Amino acid sequence: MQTATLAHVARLAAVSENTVSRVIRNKGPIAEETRRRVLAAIEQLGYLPNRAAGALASSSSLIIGVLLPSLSNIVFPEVLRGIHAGLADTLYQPMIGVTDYDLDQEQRLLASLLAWQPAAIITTGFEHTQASRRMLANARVRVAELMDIDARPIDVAVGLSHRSAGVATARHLVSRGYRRIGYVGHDWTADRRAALRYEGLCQGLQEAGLSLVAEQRFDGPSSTLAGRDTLARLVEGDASVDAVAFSNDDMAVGGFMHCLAAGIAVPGRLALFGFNGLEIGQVLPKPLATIRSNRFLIGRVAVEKLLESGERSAEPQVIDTGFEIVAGATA
Amino acid sequence: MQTATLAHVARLAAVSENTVSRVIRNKGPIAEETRRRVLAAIEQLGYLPNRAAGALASSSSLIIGVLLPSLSNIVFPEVLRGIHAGLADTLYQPMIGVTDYDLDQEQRLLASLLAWQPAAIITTGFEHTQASRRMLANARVRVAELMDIDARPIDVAVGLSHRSAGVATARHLVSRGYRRIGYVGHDWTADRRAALRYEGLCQGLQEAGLSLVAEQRFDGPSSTLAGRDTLARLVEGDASVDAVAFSNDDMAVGGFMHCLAAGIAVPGRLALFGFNGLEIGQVLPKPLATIRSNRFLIGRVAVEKLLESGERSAEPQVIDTGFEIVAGATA
DNA sequence: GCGGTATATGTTAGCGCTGAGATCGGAACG
DNA sequence: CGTTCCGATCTCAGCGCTAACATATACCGC
Repeated sequence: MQTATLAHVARLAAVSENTVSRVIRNKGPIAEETRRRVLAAIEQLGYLPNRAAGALASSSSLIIGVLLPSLSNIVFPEVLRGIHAGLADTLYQPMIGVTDYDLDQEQRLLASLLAWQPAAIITTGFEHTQASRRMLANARVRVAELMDIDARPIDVAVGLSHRSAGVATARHLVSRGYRRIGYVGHDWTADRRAALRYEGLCQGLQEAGLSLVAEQRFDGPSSTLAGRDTLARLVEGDASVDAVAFSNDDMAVGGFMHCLAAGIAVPGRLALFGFNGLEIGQVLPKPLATIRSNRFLIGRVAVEKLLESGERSAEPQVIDTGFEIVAGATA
Repeated sequence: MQTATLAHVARLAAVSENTVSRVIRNKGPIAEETRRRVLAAIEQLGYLPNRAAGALASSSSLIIGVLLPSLSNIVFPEVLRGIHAGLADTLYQPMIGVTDYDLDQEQRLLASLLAWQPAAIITTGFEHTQASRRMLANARVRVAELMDIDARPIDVAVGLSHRSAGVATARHLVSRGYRRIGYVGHDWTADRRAALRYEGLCQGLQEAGLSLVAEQRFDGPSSTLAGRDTLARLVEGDASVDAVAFSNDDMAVGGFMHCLAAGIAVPGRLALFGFNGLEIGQVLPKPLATIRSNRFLIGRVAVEKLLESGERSAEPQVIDTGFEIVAGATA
């Protein structure tokens, strides 16, 4: 019953409230016999601890604040899935906010998450407003910054080097004999990681004495539709390209669809390369060549790391969850 | 600073704590001049209300508990997106739990959400344990049951009739001249809505004096991969089928991929029909024939309805967000 | 048998906020 | 001019829990 409180349980078990509290939180020494009595009383009353009271009294809650840029991009639900997996079997609950890639929105959401005195905050990337940084510094919560490891984190970073992934893409395509490489991307003013991969790609090509021979960008978020249309624009403009690196798998799958519809042989006439390693890419008639980022793992590892200790360590930590080239059959 | 409290603000603004509280919550009459002074003090101190204290004192919080069966199926992140959209510009925060289609897990998560005294609970479907129902009845929260409207809800149901969607599928295929219709599905012991669509499909065929001529089910959750392989099994067993209704778009897109790879003409030799209206289906070389369910809308409407009033109405309410046939080019 | 050390429990004072009711000036009214 | 009423504010007692400290009992070695 909603209305049973610690006091009720204490009375029924004939102990003090504090003892009940200690049984519940497994804190301090409790006689086996007492514990049994208390647990029985809890059971009998259907007692549910009031977390708000607990949070107030201890000035810390079992909430993990999660700030995601978007839920439309399948990547973030997968990270969230990892977070949930890491939180399973704990008493922590995630409270999530969606920033729409807007740093001011992130700041507002951060403020309202911190109002719950969460145990930790999980956010994305390294870009935050000055005020956000200050809030995170003042609040004594653990902070994880996910996806990216190409900068110095506040507390913990978990992710992969997108720059390296870009370099790896270039090297892979070059090693496969492609020389006239193009790029099809989306608007990355909000998506810094896509920009990092692009930089890595260019760098990798440069190492081989090459550079992009064509590029085409869609002015909006990534999607299969955008990928299809943007590749169409690219090949229309420059037919001499022999391979295309896409900003991610969504775009690449769209590109593949264009090739199918337009009768462009893949990879004979045009090779395609994505990023993320989404399931959909692997179900195409020819599995997409891509790089697998481990989104689920990123979420889970972040949670595990954060729960490991309530205190930040002296030095920021970086955890590289790595990536793997998926050779596929499109490049 | 983290540490500013109502008392600090009150002192600075030279009013009582309660007045500050009323300014913040926009409750009760406040002189313009006082309000200005209080807001200035809040600003100056960077005051953030402690939600835990507020929740404790008012025994109700600005939390909306959200229970989703899964995050792997893109449908639920989209509902969540709708929920977020509905919550934007309010002070409410969603706290989410993932049940993995397990009613006992749902019950556990429900208990831990209710421990926060949420303003409302959003959950999926009509199946809950006895204990879950009791908790929801005792807690005086609003409750929304999403996705489905084919049963009587506890408080509010928002979704579409999956049975009708199944019937509509049958009628559409029949009206297109298909007579030898097969079914490719996934394991629906957990996914009652897929089962309802199936029932509707059979019912619709029966109305036309037909019945399924073949069916094949994958023993696991839906996925493109499962759809591809399961369609392969179906056509292998019975080559006379002229149209296949899939349990959803993921499965149908997989089926399309099989047809591409195996050189089966779509829809000439085999028509395909999905359910959900996912973007990926519309980017195929031939847009998938399917039914658009309005997931985003379901989430948003549910939130709007719940926030409309803090009290349940006497009679349970059902909100039909409808569905539309997407003719596509595969059937 | 005494201090010392554990183990097990009780007592007390809040945590920061809100709700109910009390208070208090001034406008409206007969 | 006294009464009523209303807008604007204050006072005060908790909400249900936890932290810190106090207490009590048992056991130990010397």
